Order: sequence, then structure tokens, then C-alpha cells
Amino acid sequence: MTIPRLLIVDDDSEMRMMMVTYFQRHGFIAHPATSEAEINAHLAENRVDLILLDVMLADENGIEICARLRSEEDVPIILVSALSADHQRMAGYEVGADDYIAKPFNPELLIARVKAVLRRVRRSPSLSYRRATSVWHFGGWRYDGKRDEVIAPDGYQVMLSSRETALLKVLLANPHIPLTREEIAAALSDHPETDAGGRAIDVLVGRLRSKIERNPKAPQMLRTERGTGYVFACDVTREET
Amino acid sequence: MTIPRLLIVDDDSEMRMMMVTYFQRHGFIAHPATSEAEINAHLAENRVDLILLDVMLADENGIEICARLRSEEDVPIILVSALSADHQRMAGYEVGADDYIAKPFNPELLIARVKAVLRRVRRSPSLSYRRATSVWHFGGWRYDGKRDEVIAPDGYQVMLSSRETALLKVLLANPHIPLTREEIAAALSDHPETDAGGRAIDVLVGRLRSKIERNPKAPQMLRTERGTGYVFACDVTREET
DNA sequence: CGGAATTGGTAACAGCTTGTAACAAACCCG
DNA sequence: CGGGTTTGTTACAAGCTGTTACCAATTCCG
Repeated sequence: MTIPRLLIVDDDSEMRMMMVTYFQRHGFIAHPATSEAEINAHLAENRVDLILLDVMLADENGIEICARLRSEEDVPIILVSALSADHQRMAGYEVGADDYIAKPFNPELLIARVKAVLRRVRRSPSLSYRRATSVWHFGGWRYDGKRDEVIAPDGYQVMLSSRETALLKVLLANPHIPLTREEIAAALSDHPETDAGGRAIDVLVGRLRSKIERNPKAPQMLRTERGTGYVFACDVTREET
Repeated sequence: MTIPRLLIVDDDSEMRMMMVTYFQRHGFIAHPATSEAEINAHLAENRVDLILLDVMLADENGIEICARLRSEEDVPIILVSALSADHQRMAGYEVGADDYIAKPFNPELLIARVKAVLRRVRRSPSLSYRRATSVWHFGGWRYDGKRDEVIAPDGYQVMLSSRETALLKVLLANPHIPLTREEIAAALSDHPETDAGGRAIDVLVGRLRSKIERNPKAPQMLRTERGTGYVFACDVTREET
């Protein structure tokens, strides 16, 4: 676990430096900033784990800064403000702040809340924009969306019809999420109403099972959720390219 | 984006139902619970995105419950409490809560803070938190939550229906803890009120007994607690994988 | 202690959901 | 066109689940 890097944004120099030294003394890396320009300059050059942003800066508005940052970045932001009325807090949360802390604050509590946000952030892998890849792996199987090839764990290629392939793609896009027949039908077709009457999805599911399930009578991956629909109960990974 | 699923834990029935309906009216899926046993029972069977946990329950301590949940699970937790002193809030954050909200609270602000936590959580790959399924052992039996396989002590596989499996999971999540029929029904169903009338749970228990008890007439594991409900009187271990 | 009342067990049943074989229509491609 | 393939429909069988009814077990209470 690396040391968390904070950016402390406050235009009151005494408060700013007090916070910086306080966090440093508690094992954080903390840098000061006083304006949106400084935030941007710092972000351009440094990794930051969390921004502590005062809402009332000299002639800038922390809420607006937060909104602008959020429109581009996913950096966690905790707003700090002497304005503690509910509607002011709401405004902070509405522009995407992770927390809103009223001044004056208990320094220990501030650290606890910073840690709470970091804990949550650290658990989620950083969101990185990844080029869409077309090769999927699931339970030993491999599906190459570019060539439309489905390869079984034993290496043999399995031939799927176009409809079966389409169903597989829908399932791969929604692993572990129960899908109703209606949702599947809608995802498969530009004319969802076509499937209105009948059991088309059931039959389609059955046919796909017969090709990709080892024992179609006791499906491991393409499970039935009685009363709901079907779930693809299988971890899916997209191949890095 | 799927609808967020909340679990509202409060022992004051008026407050609990008020919150549940309020969240439902704002587009959330919300389920009530009153105790740690109910939380476990619900988590065993349902996806949950966030738990709103009252700190002062009848004879349980929300802080301790939070600590126990956190020691195993990564489900987001917001603590709610009438105790708003700094050291009490600190205690909440220290056991891993994502936020700590004082009662009485502004309902709109509560929703804003719930959304703030969910926003942060949603970056993670799996949309909804689901209790980690692994392999469970109990009295010589083995249940593989991933494959949904139940293996008897003699090595043979026993086929359970989906409802029977769901019941087994609830029991495994609460060994040695008496569960009322209502708690079981609530964990098994998205619409607890459906089971209102009848003996569905009794019959379900009977069917499960007939499959996993050596002598269903004198159940060793799935015991009846007359006047209360049922207990899973069996040590359960979760295999580390 | 004994009879009534309460509580739990379960067989039987009915309603509903799902699986799938069989058929027919549509489609594809030479 | 003409054969093979794919796909939706239908019909039936099988399975799942809640309800009811009845009986057994337990508890209550005079």
C-alpha cells in the first residue's frame, strides 16, 4: 500500500499549512494549493489520491471547481466548508463530492473520513480507459468476437448459429446479472415485439446450452433463475491486447 | 445501470419502514432488516449494494456488526446513529464504515450521501456486491457455492431445487442462530409479504430435511425451535480458496 | 393427570414455470 | 429453384412451489 497523496486546497494560508503539516505528521503526503489553477498545475505533474477542497476560496467557488474536476477526472474529492446548511451540503454531493465536512472540524475525524474514502477507492481498481477488445474468456472457453470463433476448453472449435452467438454476446456483457427473457429478446433484436408470444428465448437458451455446457441437464454457466430468467454464472475476462 | 439495492437495518419499526418506503419511492430497491441474523440471511440470498445500519439495535451493537461484516465482506456500509459525538463517529469509521450519519437526518441529504458512496463503489467491476460464494463444510457435507453442488458425506451429489439451495445458504450463513419463519421468508424473497399466509417455509424445511438429513424424523442439523422457528445446529466452516 | 389448544410435519394437489422434441416457416447459397 | 440450415411455434412432459387438510407432538391449564 503506497502512501496516500493529498492535495489540500484552501486560500487561508494558516489553515492550509496547518492541515498540510497535520496530515504529513500522520503519514500522508500532502501538498498545498490555493486556486483552481494550482490544482490543475499540480494534477498535471503529480499523482493525487484525494483532494481536500475548501468551498469558499478567494474569488472562486469550490463547488464549481469540484464540478469541473469531476467532469474530467475521477479523483476523489472531499469538500470542506464553513457553510454547513443542508442545501449547501446537497450542492456539494450533487457535483460529485465524496464527502462534505463542516468547519470547524475535529482533525481526527477528518483523518478518519479521508481514510474512509481512500479505503473505498483503493478497493476499486483505477478506472482506466481500455481499448475495446474483442476476445473474451469464460470458464476455459474463448470467444473471438472478430472472427466469431468459439473455442472449447479442449481446443476444438464449436459452431454456433448467428442467433446463438448473439445470445452469447449478451451473456458475456452481463455476467452474474439475471436477465429476463424480455431483456434478452430486446438485446437480441431490433424488433423486440417479434418474440412477444412465445418461448423463443427458452429454446434458444436450450440450443446454446447443448453446445457450450458439458452437461446440458445441469448447466454450470447458463443458469436458470426460476421466475426471472437466466444468468450467466461465470467470470468473464476480456483479453488484453 | 442497475437499480441500487439497499438493506435498511433498524430495530425501530416505524423508522425502518419509513426509510424503506422513502428509498423505494426514490427509485431504490430497499429491504428491511432488524438484526445481524437477518442481515446474514439476506446477504446469503440477495445482491446488496449498500447497507444502512443503525448503530443502536435492540441488544446488538451496530459497530460490532459493522466490524464483523467488514472482516469478511466488502459491502459498503453507512452507519446511522443518534450518537453523534466525535469519538462515536470515529469508532464507526475505524471499523470500516463508509459514512456515518447522525439522527435525525435530512432525508434528501441521506439520499445524497448514499449516492455519493454508491458512485464511488460503482467504479468497481462487479456492479452489485454479492456475498462471496465459496465452499462450505458442515457435518461431513460439502456445499460448493460456485457450482451449486451439494455433496453428501458418502460422496454422492444430492440434487436440491433452487429454493432448497437458497434455504441452505441462509442456514449456512447463520449457524446456531435461531431464525424465525419470517426471517427466512424475507431472505428468500424479494416480496416478503408474499409468503404471508401459509406454511411454505415449513414445507420447504421438510423437503430440505428429506434430502440432507439421514433420518428426517429426527433431524440432527436442521432442528425445530418450537414456538420460534428453526436452527441450523451444525458447525459450519468456510473453505478458504 | 387428562383433555383442549397450540404448534409442527407432511401427503396430496393444483397452478405455474421450464425443457425440449417435433414441426413448419424463413433463410441462405449455390 | 432445391437442398441444407436456422429459427420460431406448438404441444407435451417434467419439475417446482405454495396451499390445504389432516394427523402427531407438545404444551397449557384446570
